[in-house]
Amino acid sequence: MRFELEIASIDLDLTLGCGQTFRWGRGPDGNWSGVLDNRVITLRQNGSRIEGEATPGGKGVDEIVLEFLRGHDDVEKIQRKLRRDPVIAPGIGRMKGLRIVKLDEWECLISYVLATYANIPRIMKMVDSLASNYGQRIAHGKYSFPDRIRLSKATAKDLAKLGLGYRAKYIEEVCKRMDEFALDALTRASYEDLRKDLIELPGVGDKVADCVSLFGFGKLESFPIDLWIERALKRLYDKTGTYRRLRAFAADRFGEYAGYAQEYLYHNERMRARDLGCVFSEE
DNA sequence: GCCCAGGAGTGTG
DNA sequence: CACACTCATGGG
Repeated sequence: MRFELEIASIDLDLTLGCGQTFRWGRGPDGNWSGVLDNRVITLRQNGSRIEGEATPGGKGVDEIVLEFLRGHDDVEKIQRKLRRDPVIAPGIGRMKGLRIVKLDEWECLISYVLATYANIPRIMKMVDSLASNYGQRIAHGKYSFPDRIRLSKATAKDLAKLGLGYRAKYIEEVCKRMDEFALDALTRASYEDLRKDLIELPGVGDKVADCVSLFGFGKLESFPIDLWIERALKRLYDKTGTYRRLRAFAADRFGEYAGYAQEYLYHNERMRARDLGCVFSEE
């Protein structure tokens, strides 16, 4: 079925292609496709309109897509607040189309455990491998991401064969420790409590906990610090040190929308490295 | 072949 | 608490 919706100031290519999500790909026709709620969704942009198709099922595709793309975020307001930071203020307007994405909690947790010390193409391959081996087939070559029950059927040895490396045993263990109530309880926790609980899981440290908080549970104050962010903080703010220290710096500097600031900095730093343009620069 | 990757776990000072 | 080392492997 077809659908369309209106989202102010969104850049679909930027939002889906900047490495927040690992299950969305852009076809040769320029359309993006991925899976939400056990349905294959195809998206394309037409100005401020997002239009697309979805395989049948469930209810309200447009609501599902709107939530996924965080269409309710008031980017104007967010940027107005972040503009108080003089370093990102000059270029922040050009980041307006980059929205944080709202991923499924479980899929996000597993994906970011896999993401440790791997590059994005490889992460996409690993996540896709879990889906095609343990998920439900929806359409030609399209699978849902396996829920906890399905993924629990995989042993660490099975998973290692899929090329997950040392991450295989983490996935097995996370499946074992999470029950249906645990995940549900987390959705009602504050960011600090959520983070503390996530970090108890094997394979989940500071950075993964913050990514899952931000992209999976929608905690916009979360500021994940990976190698790119570390470089950006060093280059733009001359700030270095432990995760703790950098995290405190970001919380103080960016406050309740630190997650958006993080994504801006992340994308900017990567584009800079590829010499594809950079809107935040020293001085 | 080489270097690097949206790090985490463990042990040590 | 802060650092050093190890982990398993593929992508560019």
